[in-house]
Order: sequence, then structure tokens, then C-alpha cells
Amino acid sequence: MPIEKETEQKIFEAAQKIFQKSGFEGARMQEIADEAGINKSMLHYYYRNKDTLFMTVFQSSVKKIMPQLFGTLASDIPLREKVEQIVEFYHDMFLKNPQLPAFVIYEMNQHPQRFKDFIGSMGVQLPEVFIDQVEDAVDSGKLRSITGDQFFMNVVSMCMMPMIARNMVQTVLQLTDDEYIDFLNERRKIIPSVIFNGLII
Amino acid sequence: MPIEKETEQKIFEAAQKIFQKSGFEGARMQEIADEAGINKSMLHYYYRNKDTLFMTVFQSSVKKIMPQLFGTLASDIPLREKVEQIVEFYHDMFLKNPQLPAFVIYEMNQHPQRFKDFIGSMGVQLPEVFIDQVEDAVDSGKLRSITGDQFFMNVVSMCMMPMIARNMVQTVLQLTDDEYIDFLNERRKIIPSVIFNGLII
DNA sequence: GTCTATATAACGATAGAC
DNA sequence: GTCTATCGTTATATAGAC
Repeated sequence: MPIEKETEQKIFEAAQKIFQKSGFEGARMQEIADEAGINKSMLHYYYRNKDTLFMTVFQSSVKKIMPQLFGTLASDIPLREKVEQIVEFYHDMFLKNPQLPAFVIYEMNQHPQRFKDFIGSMGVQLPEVFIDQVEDAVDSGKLRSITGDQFFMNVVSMCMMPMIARNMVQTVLQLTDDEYIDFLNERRKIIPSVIFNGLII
Repeated sequence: MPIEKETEQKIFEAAQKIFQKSGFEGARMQEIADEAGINKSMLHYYYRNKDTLFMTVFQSSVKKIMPQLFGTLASDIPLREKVEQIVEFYHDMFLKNPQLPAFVIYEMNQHPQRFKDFIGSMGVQLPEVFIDQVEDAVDSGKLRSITGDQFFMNVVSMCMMPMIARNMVQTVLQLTDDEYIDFLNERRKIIPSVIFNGLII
């Protein structure tokens, strides 16, 4: 393994950590360098400037959230299984990377320009298969009247809101870190149950 | 109306706008001054520094979200009405101040220290009345088994997530600004329906 | 109270030796 | 490739005239 790769990788991982913790504006190049255990100049050697380094991290982060989600939505499995897969996926991902969802959502709002360029190029839109699936279920009387958009929004909301608002949740519900993790894990079963038993006639 | 009050008020409103748009780290004192149409030095005359100005805005923002929510939860009305009131309240508030929820949630995560001091002093915790109400409904067989915490989390999630992730939602669902507002307003009826018809046996 | 001018510090970025 | 030293800019904050 060449030394270059190791350094570039160390920088990337450090940048990921600091950007996710502090956001673009709050992150300091010096802090990233310290986290990586290298000199600040190396950041500019491997990545031209703060913007480039940020975009590398941001794009990587989006790719950890989006493709799998839309892959599941476009797949050829029953609606109920799709919901269960998405719920499991997001809760697993959160355990590995607790600050990822809040980071992506926030930076998306802050710099709409920055990401609309590249996010259009990856097919990030609700698959027709999924839309049809919901419509068919409604038409055949299996589900109460609802659009695919609203159905999708309900699932994503129930999953991600407690992850994004961690500090508010822990404060209001007075949970320790461990209790908070337990609280989230309980939701793996609760979410599909609420979604479906609320929609099935 | 004394001139002092007018200036202090103008500064506060400008700061509110800029902080909510850019966050603490992204906000610039100069931009706040420009927005208020006054000299930058005035910011330091009325509010000692950026931190003080921010905390004034942040505390005011929290007070626009929390008390009414917990007031409704603690009130003496049926569970279903509480949910409907909360949903209406959040959707009305969002129309008036679209960036408020994202601002509070994000800054809460960034500076846990900063707000835990003052947020403890305002009774921000789930009212016993509400917890008991959910427990009673479960015990008497009216609702499927669920805790007050999880019930509460479901309502707040369904309401606030689409408001916080506005840019993601509009991108994925390919909605114009007007369509997005319509999409949110539809949820006033959808949310209570999903929550309850999912829980009522 | 409000302004101009300036101090002071921090940050991103670069030059240049090795 | 990696370091030290430093430049240029921008940010918050203050001093002082009016």
C-alpha cells in the first residue's frame, strides 16, 4: 500500500468526521488536519481547497443514504417488505454513523446549489414501480386512499426524525445514550406496524 | 415608541432571519447589520457579542415551538384531539416561519451545552397526563401496545421531518414551491389518520 | 445612540526548503 | 510527499469622535 493512499484516506476519514460533526461553516481545516494526525498543508496538496474536500465527503455521504433506499423502492418485492427493509436499513446505518442523516439533510438545505448539480445525475426520484404499487393497493381496496409520495414521506419521517433530532429527543424524553439506542431499536417493529395497520382497511 | 426600542427590535428581527438561514457558524454580523439597515457597531452596543445575540434568538425560537406543544399535551382533552391540535399547530407555524424547526433542531445538536442550561428551566418534558392517557388507552384495549414516548415521537416525526428536510423532499418528489406547500397541507389530515387507524384495534 | 476607523485574532491558502 | 513559515483576507470586537 503506497504511502500516498494512506494519507489521502486518513484525510478523507478525518474530514468526514469533522464535517459531519460541525458542518461546512463550523469545520476548521486545522481541526481536520489534527484529527488526521498530519500537517495542514497536506489537505491542500490532496484536495485543492476546503470546498473540494467538503464536496468529496458530502457526495460520499449521500451515496451512503440514497442508492440503497431507491434500490429497495424499485425492487420487485411486496410493499410491506419494502417498508421493513427501509426501516432496517436506516436503523442499521444510524448505529454505524449517527451523524450522517443530520449532516446530509442540513447541508442539503444550506447549499441547494452545490448538490443539485450532481444529485440530478444519480437517479434520485421515486421509482414508478413503487408509485404504481401504492396506487394498485389503494385501487384494489387494500389500503386507504394515499399517494405514493405521502406514503414514502411517512416511512422516511418515522425513521429519520428521531435520528436527526437526537438531542431534542434525549432531552425531552430524558434518556441516557443507551436508553436512546434502545428507544430507536424499538422503532424497527413499531414503524411498519403503525404505517400499515393505519392504512389497511 | 423610543428610538432605542426600534433599533434593538430591528436588530433582533434581522438576527433571527440570518441565524435561521445560515446557522450560528454561517451567519455574519455584517450581514445581520445590513439586513437591519444599521451600522455593525450597533449589534455590539445592544447585544454584547455574537454569542449573546445568538442565544437571544435561539431562546426565542425554542419558545415558539415548545410551550404550545407541551401545553397541548398536558391539557384536558381526548388523545385524538391532542394529536389534531399539534398537527395543526406545527403546520400553521411552518407557514409563518419555514426555517424555524430546522434551525432549532440543528443548533440543539451543535451546541448541546449552550441550551441545556436554560431548557431545563422551562418544563420541557412529556406531561404525566399524556403518558397516563396513552397507557390507559392501551390497558383498556383501545390502542395497540405502545408507550407514550413512542406515540409522541411518531406524531412529531410525521409533522416535522418534511419541514426540516424541505430541500430533499422537493428534489426527490420533484415539487415546485407551491406543490410543496400543498403537499404539506395534505398531511394535516393524513397524519392523525395514519397514527390512529394504525393504533386503534 | 450612532457613526468611522481600527485593533486583534482566526482562517484558508500558498511558497519554498528538504 | 511532507514539513515550516507566512501571506492575504475576513471575521469579531473595540476605541473614540460626534
